[in-house]
Amino acid sequence: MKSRASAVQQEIKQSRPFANREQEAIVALLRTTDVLRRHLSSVVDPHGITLQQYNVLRILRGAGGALPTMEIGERMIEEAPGVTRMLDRLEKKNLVKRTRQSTDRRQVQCAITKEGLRLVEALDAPVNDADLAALAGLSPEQLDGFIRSLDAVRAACAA
Amino acid sequence: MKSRASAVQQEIKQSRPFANREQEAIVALLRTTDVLRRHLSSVVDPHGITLQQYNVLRILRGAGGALPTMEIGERMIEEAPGVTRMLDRLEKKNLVKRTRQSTDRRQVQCAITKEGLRLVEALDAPVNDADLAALAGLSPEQLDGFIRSLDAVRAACAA
DNA sequence: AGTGAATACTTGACTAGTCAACCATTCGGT
DNA sequence: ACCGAATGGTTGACTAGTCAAGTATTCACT
Repeated sequence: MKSRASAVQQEIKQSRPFANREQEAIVALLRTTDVLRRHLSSVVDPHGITLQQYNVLRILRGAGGALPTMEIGERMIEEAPGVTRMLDRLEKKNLVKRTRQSTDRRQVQCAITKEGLRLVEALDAPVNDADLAALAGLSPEQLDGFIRSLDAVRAACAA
Repeated sequence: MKSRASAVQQEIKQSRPFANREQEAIVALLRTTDVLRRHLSSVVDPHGITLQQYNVLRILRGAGGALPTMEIGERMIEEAPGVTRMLDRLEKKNLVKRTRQSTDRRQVQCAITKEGLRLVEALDAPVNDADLAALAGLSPEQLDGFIRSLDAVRAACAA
């Protein structure tokens, strides 16, 4: 066991082993998310939408109503400029509608359209299937531990 | 416990709870990597280099010698065009040197320069510190389980 | 009421990643 | 030796994310 190269190390074909277990975990985390993103994209892309666009639409649906641009940015952990341009693209596809609010004319209220809603709903099942498939290798206990670990990493990075 | 909203759910302020534990794990994974990437970028960026550029330099150092463009792409899990342009930028900064090989004139051999090597070495300690900090909240056993889980997810997505 | 700071975006310029199309070189089979 | 296919890369066009700078509106305070 000790002598066998780890899964990640084989994948990156690095000659020297990892200096420590933490470094290995970081590389594994970055690579895994890369692979997962591709996995999910392959489900969403055929519907004429990108994974990020799907993500925004799901946020808007989950919000239950309109959200200002910056609020969307906070939920996506993304700066405002990126959100503005995402919304530009979504509006061009008629999946989102933007209106300036009269109470505070600085804000732009963003809402998902019926067409957008229909699209997200059509993707619910296939995306959930893909989620399940990605985690099929983990037992319920492993899954719990996994989520806890991720929470801990997020907390540590934020600190 | 059952009644309290999960960490991720609070963060995204979604009104409805996750349909299942797997969905929660997927969102947690995507968000965690996002946060981690920012965390690491903040260490690397001040040295005038991006996280991806650092990644390429580390691959080249780890290889011990020159690598053809496509080989770099495989280790980064990235398509060739992106790699070509990355190398363009790195070459402009004199951190990488490219030469066409005489044995197979289609290939472009890429090697890290002395300047590049010096830069990566200067980043070794701070990056390792950041890695350790990000995972400081996990016990050694948790860390092992975490890596195993990531390996399993990667395997499932590849399948 | 009036000015200066804060808020909510928007725009420009750049890094990065993807797909499709393209060129050059090499390989395989006859 | 030669022609078609495969390999290795580059270029163009697009999505996406970041920072810096700009605009419009609102707030806070005298």
